[in-house]
Amino acid sequence: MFKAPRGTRDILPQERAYWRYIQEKAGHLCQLYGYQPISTPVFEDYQLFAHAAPDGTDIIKEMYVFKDRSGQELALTAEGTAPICRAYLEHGLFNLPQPVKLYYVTPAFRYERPQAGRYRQHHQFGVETIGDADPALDAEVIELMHRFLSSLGLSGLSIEINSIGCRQCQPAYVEALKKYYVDYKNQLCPDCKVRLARNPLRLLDCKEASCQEIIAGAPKITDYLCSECQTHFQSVQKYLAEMGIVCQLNHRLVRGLDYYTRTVFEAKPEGEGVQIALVGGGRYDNLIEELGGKPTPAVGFAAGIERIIITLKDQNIAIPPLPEPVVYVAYLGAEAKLEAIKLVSRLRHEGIATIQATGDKSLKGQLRQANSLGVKYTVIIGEREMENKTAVLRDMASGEQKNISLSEIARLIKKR
RNA sequence: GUGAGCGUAGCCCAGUGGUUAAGGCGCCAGGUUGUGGCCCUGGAGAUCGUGGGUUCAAAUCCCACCGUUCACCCCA
Repeated sequence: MFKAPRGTRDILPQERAYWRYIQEKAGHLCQLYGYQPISTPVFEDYQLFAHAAPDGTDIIKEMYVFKDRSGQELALTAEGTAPICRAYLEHGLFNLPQPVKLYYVTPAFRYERPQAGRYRQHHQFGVETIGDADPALDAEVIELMHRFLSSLGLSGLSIEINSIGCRQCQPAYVEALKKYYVDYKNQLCPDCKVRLARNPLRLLDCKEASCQEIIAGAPKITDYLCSECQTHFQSVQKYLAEMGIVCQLNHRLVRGLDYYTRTVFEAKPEGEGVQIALVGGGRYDNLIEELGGKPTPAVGFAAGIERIIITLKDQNIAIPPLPEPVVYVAYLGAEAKLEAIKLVSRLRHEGIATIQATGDKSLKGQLRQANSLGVKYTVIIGEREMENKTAVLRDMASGEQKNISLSEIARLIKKR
């Protein structure tokens, strides 16, 4: 038997109700904030993602890379931002009034080892606002994220924020960090030894107990920001305070994608357990230039839909159920079946969600099915009704039923 | 890539060496000659993840593989 590939999952109707809920909230809010929908292909030129996340980054190692029949090297979408930037450049969206505000829902693929909230195919809802460096946009995006999560009914979320500087000031900090760490080189966990050499910022992120004390004494990036970055970050925080958004400053928040500059942020659910980020984002003022465009500032976030669903379930948040059919049409005998088929067709034409009985179940069996489908009405057509062109209309909640002419049924149901 | 736990029907699961592998949910049918939900009865549905080994005898013990879950790593 075939199975869905490792790390992928089928989304069955019951689960799909969560998706509908989330997508409706997301779409509504984006409209409210002036963000427009965009979709990009599931696969892109491999180099697009390679640009977005240079060498050592795990995201590169985890990409699904393949060659098509012409030999072109492609990759399944690994994250949402780079394709949006590509589309921004390709379609000359820089000619529109700036900033351009976009949102998307996309699958993302990473060859990882699956575990709770981590899949090889997951889905992201993301927003990007491109073409303006105003810190008000950082704040707007964070507020949008906050409103999105709380509109879903989630509670107890914490938003963490930090600034990781820009090309001017970050290198000085990295040097200071390295210098500080040299003294502790022998006490570091194996992972951190690698980090020190390859990606020092990530040292701050280590969860190893033995490294915690070292991290606590490490220099803070916010002390090394250039005056522009300093001002920018202060403005972001000021604007957020004005909006009433509570954020925690986390000096250790650095984030994985290399394209981030200045503001970075994450939203996490409460609880001691695993602190998986539901949403992560930040400013990326260099990415578009690195992809071949003019220097173009931008800021955005990506929310993990599967992780949000997990949290909705954890918090026992009731979501609207999928809509149920309204009418079930049962029949007795071959002649009645013909009449039933005609009626079902007519009801559907009238916009009434209808299920047609099939096979040769007993009336009892048909009503059982009608019941489990949750319909409001069952129409029964039998030999007796055939004689005078009527049908029985049964109200499933009350059990009341009456004989009505076949031609009247649609009108009667619509009336109620 | 590293470590740990778990694999018995569609789902939840009992069963730790010995007769036809138990139960619940769900499904199907019957309990009215044309009537659902509750109840009752019956039925279908399992090569006990796969392969190998130990044993007179394996779902049960051992090994390998596969799958899955969780953690690390990384990230949404």
